[in-house]
Amino acid sequence: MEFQGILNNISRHITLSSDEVELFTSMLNKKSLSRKLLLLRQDQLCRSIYFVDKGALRTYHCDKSGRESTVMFAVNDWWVTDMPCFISGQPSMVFIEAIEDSEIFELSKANFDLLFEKIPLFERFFRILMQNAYIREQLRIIQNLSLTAEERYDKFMDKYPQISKLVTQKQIASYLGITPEFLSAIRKNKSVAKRNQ
Amino acid sequence: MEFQGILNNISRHITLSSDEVELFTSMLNKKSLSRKLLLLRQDQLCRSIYFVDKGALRTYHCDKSGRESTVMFAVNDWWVTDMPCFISGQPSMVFIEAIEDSEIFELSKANFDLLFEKIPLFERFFRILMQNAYIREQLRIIQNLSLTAEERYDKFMDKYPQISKLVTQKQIASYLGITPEFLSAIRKNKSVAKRNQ
DNA sequence: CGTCTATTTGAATGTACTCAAAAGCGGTGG
DNA sequence: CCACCGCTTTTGAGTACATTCAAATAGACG
Repeated sequence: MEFQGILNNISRHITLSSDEVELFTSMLNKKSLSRKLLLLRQDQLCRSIYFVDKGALRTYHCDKSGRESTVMFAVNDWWVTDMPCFISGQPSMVFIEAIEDSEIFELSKANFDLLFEKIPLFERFFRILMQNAYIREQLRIIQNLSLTAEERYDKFMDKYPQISKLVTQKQIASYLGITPEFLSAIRKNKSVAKRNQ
Repeated sequence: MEFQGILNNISRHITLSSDEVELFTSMLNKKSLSRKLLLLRQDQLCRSIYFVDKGALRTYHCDKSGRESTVMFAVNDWWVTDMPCFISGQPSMVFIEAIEDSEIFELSKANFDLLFEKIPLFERFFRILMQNAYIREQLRIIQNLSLTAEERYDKFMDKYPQISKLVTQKQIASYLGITPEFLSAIRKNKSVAKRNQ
């Protein structure tokens, strides 16, 4: 059924009554995105949070000189938005782009707020979601501060094997904070080292 | 009154009845830390979350070669813990150290869990807390990926003027992910540039 | 098939690090 | 109150990691 993925995601942390399921799903707006479509542009307002049902999205920041930094990849069963902008209403610092044909559910900020009012149990769900997001980001910061580019690449490939098959090297490089050329050099090093072992 | 600071912090997001205040404060354990005392050691278990009432703490990771990376500074009115370890029970990746004589409130993991059971409203409070923490960390990641060391230093001084007066340059450098020597060079550059303008 | 983008390669460059030593600063004990 | 100790900060030389730029090659898509 249509909402199976998202309801399953939610049931990992909270249990809803059928009325609550009804109310929640009525707040969702299903969207189909084709590859390369931009769901959000930098400097625009981000008024929704999204659940990826199928496909994959990428969130990236573009600095003044045009250099991209990938903030996150979101594959199915992930929630994604530009949280700073979604919460505070300031202009977005990121683009959100479909990197595959995708099916997503959109929950508007108004419905997000209403959801907490109508079903306070969702506070728990999003508390856990935010908590996990915070934990992930903090580990990433520690790794960015204490590991070399090559070590970060290894960890990334270990942690997200499915994502690594989906995205280009250029995108991985921008997630790691290095240039595509340097990632290419790292990979070359590895294959030489492997051959000589 | 003893709990004024922490209750004030909580009332920014939720409103408690006097019974709830009573229950909540009964779960807290007040601690006084003298400067340089370690509240948590890396590789140990982190069984509590802390609220800084007075003073200042620093959270830092130590890699295999002994290099420190500061994860966060927590001054008064901040909550701090090693979230990955507090939530999942795995060994800690960080030290938490008092950088001044400090007064803190400790909330144990058991009471943290109990709190949600007894006063579900706290789900909302911590949802917002985690949300803000996530937002902060994500902005930090974007900045670490897209800005030079000097730009990161400027942003840090702008964003946390009170912290910058409290901590050593070495600690700031380890927060920015650079060596103390290089931070010193950046500062020298600045003072030269300023003199010539 | 042609076009566009991703990836690789290499040379030159720049940013940030290491190591060592000197200078500065704060706290503590005599 | 001053002298000393330990730690932080500065300085400088040499080095390493990562970038830039340009060009060639490879792959993907229409």
